Amino acid sequence: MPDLVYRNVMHDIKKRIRGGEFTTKKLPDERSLSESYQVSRSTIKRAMGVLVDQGIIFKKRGSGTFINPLYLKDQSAFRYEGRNLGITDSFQVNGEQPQSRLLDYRVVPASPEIQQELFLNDAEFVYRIKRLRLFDDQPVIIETGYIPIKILPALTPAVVQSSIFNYLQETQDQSVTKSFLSIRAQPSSHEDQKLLNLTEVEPVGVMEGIFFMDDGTPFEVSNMHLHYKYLKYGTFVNLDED
Amino acid sequence: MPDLVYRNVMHDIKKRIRGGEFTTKKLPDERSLSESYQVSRSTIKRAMGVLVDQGIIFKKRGSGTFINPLYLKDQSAFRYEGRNLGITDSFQVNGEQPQSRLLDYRVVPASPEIQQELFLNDAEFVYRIKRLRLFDDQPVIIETGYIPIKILPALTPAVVQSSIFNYLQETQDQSVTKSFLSIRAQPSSHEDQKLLNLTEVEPVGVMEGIFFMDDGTPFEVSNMHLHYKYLKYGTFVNLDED
DNA sequence: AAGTGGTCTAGACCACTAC
DNA sequence: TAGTGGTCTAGACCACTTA
Repeated sequence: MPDLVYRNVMHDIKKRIRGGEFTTKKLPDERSLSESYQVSRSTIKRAMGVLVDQGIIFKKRGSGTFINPLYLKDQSAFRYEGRNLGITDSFQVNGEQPQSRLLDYRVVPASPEIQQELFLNDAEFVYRIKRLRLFDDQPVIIETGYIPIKILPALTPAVVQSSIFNYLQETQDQSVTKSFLSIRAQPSSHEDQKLLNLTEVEPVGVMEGIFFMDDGTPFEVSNMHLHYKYLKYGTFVNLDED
Repeated sequence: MPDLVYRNVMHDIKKRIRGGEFTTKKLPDERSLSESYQVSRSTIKRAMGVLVDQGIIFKKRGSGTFINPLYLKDQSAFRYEGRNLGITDSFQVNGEQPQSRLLDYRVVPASPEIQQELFLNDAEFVYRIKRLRLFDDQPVIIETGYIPIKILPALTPAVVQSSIFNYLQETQDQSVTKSFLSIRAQPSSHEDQKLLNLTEVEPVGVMEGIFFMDDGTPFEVSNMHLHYKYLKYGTFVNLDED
């Protein structure tokens, strides 16, 4: 990442908060920070804005800026467990890379629904990639992904076994940072039970996602069935600005 | 809401996008918009930034700003179904107000966990409010909420039956726009099955939330068991700025 | 080379809170 | 009344894309 000023300020303030520097839970006012960091007040505001979005601080007009007490108590809650879930391919649990077993790999015509979601024409084809992901030798996710062949014409099963997102990054210098996600739950099917070692009263979490490249092109539609014990989506929700 | 310039611009651009005005999927450049709206370029950037956060447009440095094709195809995906779920109390489904059946209402000492989450001391008390929420006479959610008595010392069962958030708004001019949410799934318990009319293979969604007032004070901890057919959390995820 | 978005600045003025 | 965050401006300069 480039060396942006507001980013540096943001990280520094975060570090100072974690270091327990502001025992009153109150941050210095924006004009002082502007002075001490030798940057404009706008830049301070931008840095602070990121921390507000992350739920780490609260601003109160007229009184000042305050640290979310929970951030000091339990920083793990701020880790956005859901974030890693967003990018299925760069999944990590406790820093461990998942294994992947390829269940199916084929090229098929895009169904009307997939056409709409990936913005394809009638005659276009997609890879249909079905994988079982395992952590610690435990099967955790059944994932079915659809990717337009025109985006990755040279995709191979070998690449699919490792990381499609890395491959995209390397071959096209594009990353995937945006997605729509929806999450729900349902009883497990026979296939779910068999692949994920579930009993019939144990459910699966269903995550469906559309992933976009930096330029807005839809890159992949993905449907995931997760072992319910591994589904945990956590997020900070801010209803301002709506 | 006040009549902020960037907000007006944001809404106007959104309206123009929905109206199909930009058939090329490309928006005018920022300097032109600045000119035509007679506002500064910074204000345009701010308005556009909101739309980027909502997943409605994508910016591409050097080329321009483009509409997310999915926004035109399927605006419902952009509705953040999860948003309403965030504020359990102002829940709506198809614009319908939920009914609420009070299952339990008492004042108890805050457990260590609740103390931590609501930032309370050892000797403090909380309301423990257990409600069953129904839509269309269908039981949908079992909710157990914990609220510090010191925040709402005059709370009554009558208020609880209607809307606690409205009550907070009226009595203290505070709203609740921020929360931590976590979502998971699990098999239904006997109580779940009985109250939500589930069979034993049907699961519940579990949403846990900590809700904050505008000034950052934790207001409520809530644990919800949702009928799995009504759990659908959708959101736009942007992994920039991390 | 021209066009477009990104970053950053310096400062004016407003709105709210606390005293 | 003093202090604090919010909004908005006008403009400089940079980085990237496209031709």
